[in-house]
Amino acid sequence: MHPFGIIFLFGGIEMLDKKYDQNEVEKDRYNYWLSHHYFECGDTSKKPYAIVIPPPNVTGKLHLGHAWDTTLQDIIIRFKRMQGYDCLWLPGTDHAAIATEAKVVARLKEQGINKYALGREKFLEECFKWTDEHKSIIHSQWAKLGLSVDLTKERFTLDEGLSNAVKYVFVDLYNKGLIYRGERIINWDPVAKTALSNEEVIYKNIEGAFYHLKYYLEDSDEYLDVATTRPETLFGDTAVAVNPKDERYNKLIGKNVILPIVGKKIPIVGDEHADPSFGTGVVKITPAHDPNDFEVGIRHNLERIKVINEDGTMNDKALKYQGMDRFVARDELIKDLKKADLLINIEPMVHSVGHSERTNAIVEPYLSKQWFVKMESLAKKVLENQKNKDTKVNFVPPRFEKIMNNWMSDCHDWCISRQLWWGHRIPAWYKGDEVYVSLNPPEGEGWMQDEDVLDTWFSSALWPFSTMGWPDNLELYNRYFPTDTLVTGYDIIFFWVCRMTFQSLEFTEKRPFKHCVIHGLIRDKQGRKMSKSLGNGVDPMDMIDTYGADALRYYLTTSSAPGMDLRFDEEKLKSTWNFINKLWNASRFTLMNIEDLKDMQLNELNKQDKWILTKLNKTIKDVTKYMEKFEFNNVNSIIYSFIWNDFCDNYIEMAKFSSNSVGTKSTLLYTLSAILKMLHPFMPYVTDAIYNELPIKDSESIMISSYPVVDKKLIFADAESEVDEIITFIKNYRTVIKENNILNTYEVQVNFSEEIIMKMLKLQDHIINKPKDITKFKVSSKNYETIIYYEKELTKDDVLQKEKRIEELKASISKREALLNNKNFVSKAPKDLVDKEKEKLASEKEELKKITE
RNA sequence: GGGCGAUUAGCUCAGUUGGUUAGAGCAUCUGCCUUACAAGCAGAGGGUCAUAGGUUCGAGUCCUAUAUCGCCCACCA
Repeated sequence: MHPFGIIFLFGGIEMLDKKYDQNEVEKDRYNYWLSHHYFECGDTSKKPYAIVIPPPNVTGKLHLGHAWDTTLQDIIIRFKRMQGYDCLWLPGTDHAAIATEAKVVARLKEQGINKYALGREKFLEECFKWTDEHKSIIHSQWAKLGLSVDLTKERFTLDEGLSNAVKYVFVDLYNKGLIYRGERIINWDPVAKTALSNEEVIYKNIEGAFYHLKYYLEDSDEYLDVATTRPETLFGDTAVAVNPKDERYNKLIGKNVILPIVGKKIPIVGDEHADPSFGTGVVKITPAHDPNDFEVGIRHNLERIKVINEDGTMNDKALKYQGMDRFVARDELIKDLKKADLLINIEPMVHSVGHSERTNAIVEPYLSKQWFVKMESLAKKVLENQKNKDTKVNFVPPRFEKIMNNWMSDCHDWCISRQLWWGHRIPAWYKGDEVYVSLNPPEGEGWMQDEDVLDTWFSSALWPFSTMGWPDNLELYNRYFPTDTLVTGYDIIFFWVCRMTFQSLEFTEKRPFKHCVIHGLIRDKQGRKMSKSLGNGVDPMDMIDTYGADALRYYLTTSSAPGMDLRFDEEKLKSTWNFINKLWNASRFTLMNIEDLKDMQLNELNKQDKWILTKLNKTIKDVTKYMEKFEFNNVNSIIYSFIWNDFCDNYIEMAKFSSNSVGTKSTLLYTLSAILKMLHPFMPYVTDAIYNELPIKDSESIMISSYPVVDKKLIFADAESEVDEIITFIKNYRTVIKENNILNTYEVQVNFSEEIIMKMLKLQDHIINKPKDITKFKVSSKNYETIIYYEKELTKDDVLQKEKRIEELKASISKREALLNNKNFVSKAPKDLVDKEKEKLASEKEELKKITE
């Protein structure tokens, strides 16, 4: 029975189309796999292997970076599945708190609806609606890419089970004293009206200014030149600081200055924070609006005065500027300072200013009450664990471990509360000054739950184990955790990889994954990041429509060394398509010649058959090695040259002369079958389509076939070197014919009777027995020699070329002789290398002798 | 300021523990429709491996500086 219901699509054996058509090949195949449950895990007779997908945000469509990232995982999981593992590739999506909320707010706004007017319940309904829409887009994109995710295990970060895990972790960390609530300066996004973690702030250099203001000394005509980039915060100034070692100012410590415009007295304090070499050496202190000033404020017990509202407007402390946006207020204030002769000058400067990753608003350092995770002990566990080679997370390539370790050894407490509705609501209740933190609401009247939700990374940090039912239902967890491999880009190592690692160590006492495979970012052809504003983005789905998912997958995953960025180049994608077309046609040739093959017989082999089988086994060995090391670019270079050069250019050409032999037929099939299997993880569709046409195969689908293994019985060293030598001769021969413009009328005299050479070069038509007295060209290799006779005047070029070759040989010989006369080389270099050198020297001398005759 | 990466053919990139003629794809040049494939075949040209030192019998590869480009972290009153 044909395992695939669409035999007519591909036709019978001879009807494999002349040209590879990715649309025909890919159509319906994914649904076939799905309906046969090939993607599902659960065979407990096998060893488990698990990968959890980095859950994409439910905010939009997948981009090329996702295609790259998920294809890498699919390659690993398909490879492991074929190697006989019980593979779980767990898919899912992330609610992406702030990002999704921003999108939904924007969509509602288009409809003239305000989030607050709508209310929490209704708003969350809108968010879930949005989520469902985007989940289905993501599903169809996964399908188009051919990803073998186990959809029966799909999770979403807001699922009940995952939400329970989040609550459990929060409560537990709180009880351990590792989560606390405190008033701190946090990064405030005045557009989204929420706190951000440090990682969600993007610093950009913008044109700003250093405003030099006059802070008059109390009861004096003298003033301090205080330089600030944020004059509008002066309403919150509660001191100015100078460095105690700064001799210009240290005698002023303890005195007061008059705050401009406000007229209030504030002290001059001595603090290390003031850098005498920066600006004027005098710095105004605004504890409620600057993290450093906050620290200074603690040291000097200063009052914290907030002057800005949550939406970025000035509050009542800002006198007549109340209600103005902070930047409008800045301009107005500067005008007034100028009028009052309190402005010394404005010094333009470029400085970096934090922007919200999501809303792009300029972040306001803001004093507020938030929840934090205390990082020190958690981070320490990670650093300790990385020292243990049996339990550490192994990064690929290894240098990325440093990124995690650096972040872990210098990280600040993590602000986890977000003033949003979309997310996991913080399990804390308040009544007056009482705080109650628990999985369930407290008994009794008058308790109010915290309005805020948790940072989205708080839930994704638990992803590798919360998705497996932890902490309530441990069936999957016990079998598949810790996971084997995580694949992600280097840009989210500290957003996510670090956090998964410390949460996992803290709660499961295990690493979340054994290997962490890191890839780079996709850039455009000029090396720029792909972005909406540049309009240089490429939709992976368009590329699939044009070149097929197989070509896109293969191109993305084999075109760069691990961890390196990738410049997207459609030309290369095109040449990947050509490669698949080549595979397609080699398969076509094979199928045309093995139609009548009843069983595989690998015992009547000629030397060409033995040669390709030997090369194949070497290829299998190397490909497997690099697959295990996640070095897919190396897999490509091996398999590409094996297919194109060894199999197509050499073996198939030679096999045309023995295509009636069962040995050759069997070799063709055996080799093609192994090729398809090795390529299957990369190009699942086309390999499955061709595999289905094979007359003899070992399973109903290539997806569940077994990965090729080296077969020592099929390694023939003698045949390999013999045919290598034949190929070298053939190549030399063709080069001589080409370079000397020898037309078809030539005649040859040979010293051998190697049949395959005769056939490949069609020598029969040219053979003569007696030497002729016309121009001669000699072609030789180690075992074979031919003299070509051709009626032709030697041109100047021919003579020059010969002379050039003689010069080359002479130079090479003297270099090699010097090397071999070097006693150090002969005694210290490995013996086979020395022997090789001697051999080369001998053959060069031989060639020189022949050529000069 | 701290860290990481890159610099190799016209372009985009590989290059395993150092091994002596540095590879691939694309592009270029020459000749071929040789029935698996012209989206192909057969050939060819093209590189002082960023620079300067060093280690070594031997360096694209290891060490030390320098330059240029890019990224990350911290700071930026």
